[in-house]
Amino acid sequence: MDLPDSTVVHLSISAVERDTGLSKDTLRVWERRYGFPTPLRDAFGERIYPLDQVDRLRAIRRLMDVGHRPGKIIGLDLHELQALSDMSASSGGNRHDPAQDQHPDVQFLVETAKSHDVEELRRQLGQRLLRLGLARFVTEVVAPLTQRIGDAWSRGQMEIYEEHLYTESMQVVLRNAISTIPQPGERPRVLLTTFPSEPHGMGLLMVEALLALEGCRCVSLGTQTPVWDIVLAATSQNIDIVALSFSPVMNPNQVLDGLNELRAKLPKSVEIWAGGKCPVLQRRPPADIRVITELSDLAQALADWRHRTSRETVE
Amino acid sequence: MDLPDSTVVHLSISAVERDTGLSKDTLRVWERRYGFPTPLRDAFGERIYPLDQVDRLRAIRRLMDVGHRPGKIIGLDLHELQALSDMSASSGGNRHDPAQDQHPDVQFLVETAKSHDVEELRRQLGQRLLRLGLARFVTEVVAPLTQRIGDAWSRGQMEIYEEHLYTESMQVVLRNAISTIPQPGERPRVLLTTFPSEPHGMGLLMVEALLALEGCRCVSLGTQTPVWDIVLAATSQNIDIVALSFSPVMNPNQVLDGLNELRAKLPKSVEIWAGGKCPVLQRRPPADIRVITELSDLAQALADWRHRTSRETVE
DNA sequence: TCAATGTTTTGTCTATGACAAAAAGGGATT
DNA sequence: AATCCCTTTTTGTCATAGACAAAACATTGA
Repeated sequence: MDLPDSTVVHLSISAVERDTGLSKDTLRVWERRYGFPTPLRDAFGERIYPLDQVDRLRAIRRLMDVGHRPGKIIGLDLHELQALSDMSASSGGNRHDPAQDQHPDVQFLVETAKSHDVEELRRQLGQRLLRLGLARFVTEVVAPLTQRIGDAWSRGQMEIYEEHLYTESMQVVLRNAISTIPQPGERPRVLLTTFPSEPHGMGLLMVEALLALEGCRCVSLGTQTPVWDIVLAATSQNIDIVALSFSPVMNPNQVLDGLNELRAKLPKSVEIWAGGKCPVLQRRPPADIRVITELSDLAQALADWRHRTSRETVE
Repeated sequence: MDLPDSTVVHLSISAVERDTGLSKDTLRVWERRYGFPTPLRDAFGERIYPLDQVDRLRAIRRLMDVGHRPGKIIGLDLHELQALSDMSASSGGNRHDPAQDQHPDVQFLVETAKSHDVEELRRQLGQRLLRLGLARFVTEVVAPLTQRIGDAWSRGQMEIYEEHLYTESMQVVLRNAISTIPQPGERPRVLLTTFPSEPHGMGLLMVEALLALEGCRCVSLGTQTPVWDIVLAATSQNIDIVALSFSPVMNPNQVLDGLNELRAKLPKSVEIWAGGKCPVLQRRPPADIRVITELSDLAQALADWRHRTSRETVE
């Protein structure tokens, strides 16, 4: 009754691009090559995609982010795609990640997040923050929990809005904690941000918390800063280290292009640290850039920087 | 030396799309139609855009956001574009806005923001928050200041990173303030978020602050929630009002399409409030949706809701 | 001054062809 | 087995050019 057919059960190609992250070019070329999707046409010959095809496209997209190739999975129906999701999550690409077992508590928090009781979630998080202290809270709760949530989402076990609710709650907790850290030291001055196509800011908050605790001066630009503005900010803020965060869903090309462009435009005295669970960073790390896969490596990277810097000052 | 010609002084069409926000289709059709831009071609026949053309494109894009049309301004060089920026900001489209004169203090804060001294800015903001209280701080400082900053940015008087620095600082101050509001009442339950193409979250924070002060229970999803997930969230969170924030740069189509789609999918008992300085909202406001242009209208809207609801309960 | 109507402007869509970069497959060598 | 190199397949993105609807503008009439 309140769902007029023409507007709701069909989406235009640009709506599908927005909802699935597959470019219009890709959508068209798949149709031509693989015979899927098979959108209908509206009165004026433009593609209109039925919702169930969009769901299938989304599932395919998720599997591609985990390493599957479109040609192999594009023929599968929604059920088969889902089955594949479950498989590759438990046994497939992911090798055993100890962080998740060490704290079965994480599982409990995931369920709290899915319970839609925002206040309870926030209470539980705050409690753990107090119990563990900020540093351990970040490495032992926030990081594994965020990864679990992202994982659950990518397997279609979690709605986007549930992920948003979690992110918002955690941000509140983390930002509050960060603002209680006493005014830290002077160096290094670290600029925190992400590239324009990366909207996830949780990684930045985690890193800011850890670095601030270690006495760094953090300047966060939030998410999605164009490369050229990162350069401008680094210069005007007298930055020592530019720290960038990447989530697994980022386009590998954009990661590498952006990092190379940034490296070329930034003075050599400014270091670039790239963190996050982004496959391409591990497989083809660019030269002259420090890749930090695990939060636990952050302290080491900082120690290295301090060592290097003190030596250079002496010389 | 560290700027190899091929990589840095020319950008690919996708890089230009990312940097200017103009779609590839648009870039190609402008070239065909207006004779600008005039990208060179690389060894393989693909467009490569010189940096100065990209700058011009960016300036054109900014002017378009303020209401100019591409055909009229695409022939102008960078100087003329800049001159036009200055004009249209001071006398052109904007009619006299009293809010900006009432508080010349806002001008001082803009300059503080441009000074790149983040700590000083945060100090100044915190001071005003204490002096005015949260409600007045939001309406008399945050709102006009944010508008001024956005305005300055659209005129090219402010770099993106400067805007990011400001936004981040203000967010810290606002979030801190919000978290000190004592646990508010039960109704209405308000869901706060933006559409997927709207990344600005400051409006949400302002509204959250004001509504929380008025005893509403606010649930924020952060920015960029797909329409369908807004519906899911509203249902699972037992929401009375969905409040959406729109900035002036949002595509009018997406605003109206999204609102209509949302209205159709949401139970009629759930109200939709659309706020923000988005031209299309004032010019063609959709039916069944409450448009709130000024923050000062928010209290009235809330009073109306409470009145309406209490009456319905009585009947 | 405002509403209705005609005319431009402008973004997005369509179609198909082409190629480079990434990934996979298949030996041969350590 | 694991590592390297080479060939083949896969896959995303770019190019061209034509078309039209929706938005914006201009003009008319009340």
